[in-house]
Amino acid sequence: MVNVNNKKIPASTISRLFVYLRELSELIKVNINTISSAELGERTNLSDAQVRKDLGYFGQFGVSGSGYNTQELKAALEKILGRDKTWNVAVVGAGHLGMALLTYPGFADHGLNIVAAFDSKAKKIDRKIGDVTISTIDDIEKIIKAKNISIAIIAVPAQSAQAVTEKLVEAGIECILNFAPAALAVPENVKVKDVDLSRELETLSYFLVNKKA
Amino acid sequence: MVNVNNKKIPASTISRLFVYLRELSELIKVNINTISSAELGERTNLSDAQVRKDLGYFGQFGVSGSGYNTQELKAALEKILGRDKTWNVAVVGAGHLGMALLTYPGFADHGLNIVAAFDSKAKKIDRKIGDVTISTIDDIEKIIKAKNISIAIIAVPAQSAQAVTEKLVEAGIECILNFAPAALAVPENVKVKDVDLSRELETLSYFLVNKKA
DNA sequence: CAAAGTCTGTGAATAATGGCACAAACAATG
DNA sequence: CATTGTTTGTGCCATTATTCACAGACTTTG
Repeated sequence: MVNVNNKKIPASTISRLFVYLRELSELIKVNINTISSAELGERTNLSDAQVRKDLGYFGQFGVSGSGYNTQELKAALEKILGRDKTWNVAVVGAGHLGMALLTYPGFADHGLNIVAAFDSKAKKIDRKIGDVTISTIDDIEKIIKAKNISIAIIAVPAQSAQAVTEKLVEAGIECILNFAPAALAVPENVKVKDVDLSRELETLSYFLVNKKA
Repeated sequence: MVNVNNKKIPASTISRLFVYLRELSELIKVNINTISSAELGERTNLSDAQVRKDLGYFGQFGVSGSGYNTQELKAALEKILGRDKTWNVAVVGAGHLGMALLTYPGFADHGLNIVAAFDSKAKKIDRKIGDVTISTIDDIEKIIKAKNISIAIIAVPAQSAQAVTEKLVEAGIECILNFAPAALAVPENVKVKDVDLSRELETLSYFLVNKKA
């Protein structure tokens, strides 16, 4: 849950706004100018009520009897979500996952620029991936500060994740996306979002285990 | 939420059980035989009450006054979660993300064996990544059935995700881990778990937008 | 321009989840 | 073996999130 001008807003609402935003971009591409909450919900696998309630936290954007103007709603969401801003991102760990993130085409469109990569293995250092050159982990603090990086992605093995986290925190990072299957200890001003791929798959497999034959 | 013998169990509980399981393995490695809910919570960034409540859905595993036996609890969780079983997994899309998943070392330890990979680009077909040879997407149904695959990972661009999904469903797949930023339409017997990397990062960045300076 | 139809915005109801707090169970100690 | 200290298991409560449902606003149509 997040505080915005004295209102409590569910974090899941914020997350869904990005989904609406993406869908609105698609709609605009195909020249659809108006959409109802019901249809926007349909296209995002959400209920119409959910769509309206989520938007309702931030104001009134719709027109009774016709729905939402796609361009206007998109503009409003971009403002709410701060999509006029861009962020510099660092990837720590240049294994397969780190490499995939470095070359993932989806980030740039969303104001997320990967501008640095770090690894501990001497063999990888100074290799260039796209526009980014891999640096040694010892330079984290220096480079994070020099390049004004505000988000870090941890893609190192679990056993080195805490040590990396501490370096990042020391460098002033306050947002971490963590792919390592480890519970990171951080000061409370630092926000960590865990993405645990094995766990996602395992949780999914539990569905198979538990299904009646 | 999941139904287990007439009880409603939060999906998040199931997901956390895998975290406890992983931590218990670590504890056993360093010869710790007993652990309290408080300490297990500490090590997994969860509250003691949460740990006890999660376990409580499935029975009584602890001993008042001392805590849980790590070996016994691990065995119990493995049974609950069906970790005696193994699952065959297919990756659809052999771009950078698909490649990262194909070579991710964490899955095999968890009973998740990637046994097939698919791509639409002729250039990639017949390439061998580890033990897996990339096949054409047209062979999805044939190979899924032949190799007894029960979980599919979608790592293709958003615009082809729905088409791939339909092929998978037709082939009998009931569990999908979806990395494409698209809302997949599936029959209700099919379980989809979305992992939306851009969205995770964006949601994280919102924390920066909204933070008081 | 009236009547019928559509769709929003939102309070109120419901559902889901997590935390509290304490009795009961067991352990440890001398 | 009684006393003190720990820790579990769980009913109850608080909080959060989602859905319902409908009045009111707007559109469309003839």
